[in-house]
Amino acid sequence: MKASDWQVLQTAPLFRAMPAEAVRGLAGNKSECFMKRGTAIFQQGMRADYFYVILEGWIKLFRLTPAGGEAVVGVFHTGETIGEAATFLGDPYPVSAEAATDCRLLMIDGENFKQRILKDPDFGLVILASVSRHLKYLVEHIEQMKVLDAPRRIADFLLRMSGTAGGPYVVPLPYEKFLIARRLGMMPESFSRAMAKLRPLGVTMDRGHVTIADVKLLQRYVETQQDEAEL
Amino acid sequence: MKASDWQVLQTAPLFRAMPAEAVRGLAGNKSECFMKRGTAIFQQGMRADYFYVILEGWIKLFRLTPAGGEAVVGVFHTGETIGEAATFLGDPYPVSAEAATDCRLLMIDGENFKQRILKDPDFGLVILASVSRHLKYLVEHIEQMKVLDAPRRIADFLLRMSGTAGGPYVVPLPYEKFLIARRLGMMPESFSRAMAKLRPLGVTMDRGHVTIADVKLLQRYVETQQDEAEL
DNA sequence: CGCGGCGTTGATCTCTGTCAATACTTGTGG
DNA sequence: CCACAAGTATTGACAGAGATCAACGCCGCG
Repeated sequence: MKASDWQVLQTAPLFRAMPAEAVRGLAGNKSECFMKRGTAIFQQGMRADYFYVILEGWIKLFRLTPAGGEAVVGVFHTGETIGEAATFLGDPYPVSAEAATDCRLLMIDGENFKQRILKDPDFGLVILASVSRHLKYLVEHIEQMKVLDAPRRIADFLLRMSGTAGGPYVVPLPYEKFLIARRLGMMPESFSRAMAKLRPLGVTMDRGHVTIADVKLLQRYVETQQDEAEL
Repeated sequence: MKASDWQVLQTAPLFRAMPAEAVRGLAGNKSECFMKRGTAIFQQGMRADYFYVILEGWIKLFRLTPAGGEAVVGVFHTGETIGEAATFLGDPYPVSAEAATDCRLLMIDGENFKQRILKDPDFGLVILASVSRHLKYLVEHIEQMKVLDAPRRIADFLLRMSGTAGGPYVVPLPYEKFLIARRLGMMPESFSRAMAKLRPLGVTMDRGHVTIADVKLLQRYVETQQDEAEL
């Protein structure tokens, strides 16, 4: 595990609220794994023995439709966790997961994790707090999304991935634009159009990544056209 | 506490995934309280010693803006919990809460609650599972919302509040339409128009409540106009 | 009686989803 | 190596939903 991975864990939505020692504590029953693009991680209906933290790359969650197609349910990336709800609940995975890009995952044994909580209730409390905050964060984030139009939503999304750097930046993305569009809650056509509007702002794109010429410029763009409520 | 209150707790988003005994276990350090419309429940910045389960009525969460106005952040009702994230985290409340209608709350002592988890880690695990499920539920629900248009969103919302009864039903609402609109993620004007469209379906409204003439009819309405995905 | 909030209704505009046509990419087979 | 086919991305035209702006009615209050 790379040093920067601790950084990822520390800022992951699920663990953000945890003190650093507690995050280190996760190390007990984990194992890192690498997956090539297209690899199945788990399948709908399987017993949820593990959950995963994405250290790097993109994962897509999907359900197989009766007709044999696949309906993408969610698209996740670095720092996010998948399968933890099923693991905690003891339910089978309700969806299937597959690597949308080459990726690196932290695989966490659910049973060990539970044991850890039972033996060390303080740890459980910390996790609970963290999940609670994650929930709050999610709700806020989702409400926010409704306020921003498509290009700003993309810009905001890219900025979140770029951290808070100042200059130029390169953001890795899944190859299929369809997946990014899905993640951002819009149709691929809208995504395409919105990207076109961002091009004059120094945002360019090819297969697997987007490059932002000037992060600050984009930030200013996202902030414009806010309505000043209150008075 | 009324018998039906146990029912409320049992079906509350936060506790839905808990076995009945565990829910009963909550009773230890709770106290019921009544609040008149307009009463402040807690204020932004206060130490979060308690969190609350709404047994009946409506609560609005808001932030005071620099200019002195109030920005409504959320609107919650029966079965929902407020303040639990702050309580678990040991942070101060990030928003203020006020009764939007007369209401009845279950006030839960955060410190006791934590102690309970520390003494009985299984309980903690159950709560954790429950929160996780709530989170998953939220995400699904939110995605669903995007699919429904305004009148159907309202209808769906009313139906959820009415339980699964069959005949006519009366749903209590906050007086200010603004708050309901906010809860449903639309502008008051849109809410008004959408309600107009529901009137022919037997939905009428005056100050504090909506009455549904025929629940089943409304259900059918919500289900119409779904696109058949997959193929 | 007149003022101010709030809710409704109407007109218009913007955004995004949908449908359709066109380009691009990738992989296959000649 | 090229031609062609299939899947994917882009671009255009159009329509529908909801936001916004504005006007009006309703009601309570000074």
